Amino acid sequence: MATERVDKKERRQELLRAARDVFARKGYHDAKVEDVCAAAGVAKGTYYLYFKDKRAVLEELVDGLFVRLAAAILRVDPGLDVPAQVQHNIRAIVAVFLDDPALTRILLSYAAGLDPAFVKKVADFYEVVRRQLGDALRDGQGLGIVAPGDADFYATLTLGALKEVLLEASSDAKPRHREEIVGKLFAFLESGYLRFALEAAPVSTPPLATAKRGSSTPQPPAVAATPRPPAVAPRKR
Amino acid sequence: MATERVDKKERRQELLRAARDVFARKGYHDAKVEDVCAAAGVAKGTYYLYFKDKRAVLEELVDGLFVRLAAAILRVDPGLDVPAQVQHNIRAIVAVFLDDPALTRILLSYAAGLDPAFVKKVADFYEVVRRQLGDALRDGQGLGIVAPGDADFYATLTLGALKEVLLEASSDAKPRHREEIVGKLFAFLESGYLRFALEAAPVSTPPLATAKRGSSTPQPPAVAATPRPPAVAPRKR
DNA sequence: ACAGCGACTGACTGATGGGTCAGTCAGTGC
DNA sequence: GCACTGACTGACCCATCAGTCAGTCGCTGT
Repeated sequence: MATERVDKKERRQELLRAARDVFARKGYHDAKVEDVCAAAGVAKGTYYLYFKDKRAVLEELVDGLFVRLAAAILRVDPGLDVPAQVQHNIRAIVAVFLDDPALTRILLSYAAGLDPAFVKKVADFYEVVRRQLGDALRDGQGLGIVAPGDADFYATLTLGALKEVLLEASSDAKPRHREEIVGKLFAFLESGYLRFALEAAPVSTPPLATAKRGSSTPQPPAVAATPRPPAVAPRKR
Repeated sequence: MATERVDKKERRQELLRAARDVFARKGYHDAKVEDVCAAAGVAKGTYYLYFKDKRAVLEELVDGLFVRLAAAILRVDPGLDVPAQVQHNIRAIVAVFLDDPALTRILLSYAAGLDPAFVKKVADFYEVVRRQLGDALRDGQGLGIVAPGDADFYATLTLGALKEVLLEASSDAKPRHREEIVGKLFAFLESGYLRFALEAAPVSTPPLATAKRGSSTPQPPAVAATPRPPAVAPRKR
């Protein structure tokens, strides 16, 4: 095959790009190194001149995204316009992901299925984000900007919602505009969407016992009816 | 090896349980059929007396969960106490997942990395759920129970938040009680958590406009801060 | 006692795909 | 035109497993 000689840097970029696209399309596991090479128009041996092994490309791709993310998020200064800063951060995160939909899909849907070390790396990253968000929310509670309640729980919910939206938005079929995402997500965090106007906490005995235990192993007794935790003060107007 | 002879049904269950645990621990791809057999105390050949191939167990596990889920969710009757029904559904879903934390982790974190057919099956399931939830939310909007706005977007957000919470709750380290999850999730859907006190937003100017437009394209006016609709849903004992 | 059944076994095989390396060849300097 | 470099190639090697099957063994009914 008559592959053009190109700059080393360029070849490396080409392989990275090819790997990203192939991984996004077939998933990391199903993507063969040969597929990546084919996409880059290069023989297999060449791949190993640039990357130590199969995992190395993925690692480099993901690390790059992490770095961009970390750079994009700004620490909120309580002295300034907080809502604007929050929105800025949401916007920055959305932008980083949607600037590279293929990579987004790799990270958000195909990340698993690799060796434990890599899975752990990704999990750790999310954990850090979750914790930081939790801290930020606690700060916000101090400032009266965030509703009282379990800040870590809020962080988890937010992270999950964000992941899902970004994953959906990164799929070719959904051309949701990023500014739309930012606005709607912000609105959601601000006021949810249920409008029940129900105040006091209800129901001490959930109608739950119905759930049949289809499962195999012995499981701890179903739902012990817990006393409702102090409802997250819904402070409606 | 002197494996006891047991009832066929029982052996099958044992293999299912073993597979579930091994998959949850190592991920589907890294789990070898031999690992499953070892966990079940059985030789590899035996596995193939009960399941056609490696995927078959996973499929059966996941199908089972889907069935349990479908059975648990009740169609909301607008004539009855809607909030209670919504809460019941949330509770039912949470219960199905948390009754089987290992399976939850398989579905929510290790599902990818398999062959396209299976990934598609899972994706389709979520898509159905998402769509149903979207429809339900649109119904709710008709009843004034759900805020106006993009119901599909709400559905995606909700699904993502739910997945994340369940995944976290299914990890051994976090003994979050399920009734706590139900309550807090419900509260979140009801009123979010940001409290920027930009209250009586004149419908025309969404609170978002304040933020500097750092991003790319202009956007149609996002979600208007809707005046809360007259509470249709009556009391709750 | 013994034949028959069928659950169970585990050594084996075949395919797959990550990783290697001896060899090719275009360019470059002299 | 010749020696040299180093980017590139792809046939090959080999570890890993999913899946098979000929054979074992214990139970059951007669």
